[in-house]
Amino acid sequence: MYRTKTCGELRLANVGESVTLSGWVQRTRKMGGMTFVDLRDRYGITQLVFDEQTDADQCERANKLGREWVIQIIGEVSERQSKNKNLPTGDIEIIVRQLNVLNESITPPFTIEEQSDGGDDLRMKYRYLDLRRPNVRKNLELRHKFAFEVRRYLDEQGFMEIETPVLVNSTPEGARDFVVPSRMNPGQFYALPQSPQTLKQLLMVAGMDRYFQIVKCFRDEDLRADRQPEFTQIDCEMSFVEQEDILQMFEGMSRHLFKSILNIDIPTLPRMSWADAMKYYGSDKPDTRFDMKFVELMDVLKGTGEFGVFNEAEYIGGICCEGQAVYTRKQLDQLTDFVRRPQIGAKGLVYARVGEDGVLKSSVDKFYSPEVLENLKNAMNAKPGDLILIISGPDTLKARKQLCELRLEMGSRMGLRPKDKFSCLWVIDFPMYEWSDEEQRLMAMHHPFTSPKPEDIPLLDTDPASVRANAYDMVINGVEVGGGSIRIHDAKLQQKIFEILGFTPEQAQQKFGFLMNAFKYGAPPHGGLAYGLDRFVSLFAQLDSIRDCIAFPKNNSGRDVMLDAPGFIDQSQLDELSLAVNLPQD
RNA sequence: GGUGCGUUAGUUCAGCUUGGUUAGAAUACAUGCCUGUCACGCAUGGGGUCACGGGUUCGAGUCCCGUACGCACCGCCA
Repeated sequence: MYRTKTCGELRLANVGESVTLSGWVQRTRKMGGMTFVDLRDRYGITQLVFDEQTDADQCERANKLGREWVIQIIGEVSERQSKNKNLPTGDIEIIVRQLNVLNESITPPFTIEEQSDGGDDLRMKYRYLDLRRPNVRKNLELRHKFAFEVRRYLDEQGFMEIETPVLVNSTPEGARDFVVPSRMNPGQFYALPQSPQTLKQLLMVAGMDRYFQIVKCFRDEDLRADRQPEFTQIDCEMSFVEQEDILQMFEGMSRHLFKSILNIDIPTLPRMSWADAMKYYGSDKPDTRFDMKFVELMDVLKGTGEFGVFNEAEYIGGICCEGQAVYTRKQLDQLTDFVRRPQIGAKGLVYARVGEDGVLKSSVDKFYSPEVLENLKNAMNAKPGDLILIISGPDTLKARKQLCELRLEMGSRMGLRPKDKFSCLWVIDFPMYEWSDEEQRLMAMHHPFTSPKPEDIPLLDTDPASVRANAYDMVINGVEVGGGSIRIHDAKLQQKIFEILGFTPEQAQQKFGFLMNAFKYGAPPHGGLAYGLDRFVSLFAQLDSIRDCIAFPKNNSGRDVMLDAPGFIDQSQLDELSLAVNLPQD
């Protein structure tokens, strides 16, 4: 038997027991006549002692142990003379009687401790060593618990987990597909699903009523800290439901997850229309951990003074940063540089400090009368000591995005975005469509299967861009953790939506005929949503990147540096697949 | 496709602003000492293609250009 106990479970109550432990050598401390060894496994660390109570040759071998050697020991649990309060097992130690080396280890390339000295790149190359570190392991444990509680809740609500195929068809719209060549069908390709969207709708047609799946999805797009080419969704669909039913069901799931995993009681989720989210936060995923809402200043500042920039603006908006009038000129210049970075792209930043005397001092004082400045102060509801920051521009959407970035930056600087505080909400009433400059056509904002609000259906013919959808996102701390919609279940309406998106009836039939045909056989009203499991878990674990809760993530370039994937394949494999590789010459 | 930052010992970094003797620190590693350590301590030692290529210069880790790789972001991600 390799072990009778783990390295994390022995306590004072076990003193006197004879135990067998196995694990990795975390560290050895040689004191001359005695040697301490920290033995580590998934469950914790237990201190081993080799001293005069141990045979001399065993002590000799203990002195030769290196980091990460795998050993087994037999010994007695003993109360420590000097206890370690930082360790759950710190009251006891094992007086070793026998040491067996199960496997030696070469010196690891970085230290395997709570705080590693290894950089990200190196840790990913040796991820199997990185995963031995307790804080990385804890993220995977949390992820397991999270998925487990999702299944527990949904099972209790009558949901069935059903697997859908991973080899499916390429679809127009949406992200680039990963494709897989078919050997038995030369020249043809499967695609990996971007989500099981249409399949789960077919399960509703099939009468499954309540479906879910914790499922890998694939999108061949550039990566980010919160985006991997393969990621995990909690994919859900329900029949005979309206939007309200879905919001209630999944607000309940979130409440269950917060309670069971973090022991946090979350309040009823506020609901914000997409239009309000854009107006007050400049984003469809507002971080509501702090207020600092946008105030529109067109009435106050456009045409009321000689400042040309404002007079030509389509949008002027400001935020009020409480108590930040102490910002120096240098700090304000820094902020100006921040918003002028190409990624944000503002032309400039106007600021105004409210003095302790209540008088506004701004960078545009000379253009405006004291009355206008007083109006500005009142509009912003600014108090003495506050700092007002104003962004303007010729494009409302862009200016709002810039102000959004500035708001988040100020929120971070003011310490208003702590990771252990959670603010959840629903964003609802998304538009059906958004205009694509690149493709010069309307694109589905959510996806083409989303139903329009019934009262907006007449607008489909007259003003499709103003049609609102039965679509909703769950947002936590400025992160879109999930989203969904009530789907179209009527073949004719689905056909019309495809037309508006620019599909000919033939194209629609070719790409989505299977769905529209299914709808002709009695499709129930249905809807659902999908959560990004990686993002949700990252929030719970307070991580900077979803990579930290994925066992073997891809790097920035979509590579697995441990496997060195992707890689080239043999000519014989290419031949078998009827493929020729055509690399660019340079 | 684009922007920014980075690449120096096994590892994490300093050195670059202002080019000039033998490129440093910490940690890890090795050896020795040490009987209550737990970030043990002390002593000694080994360890460098300064990412790669080109340029400027009497002279480049340091300045310039390019390439590769890494990270963050923009575009993209229904």
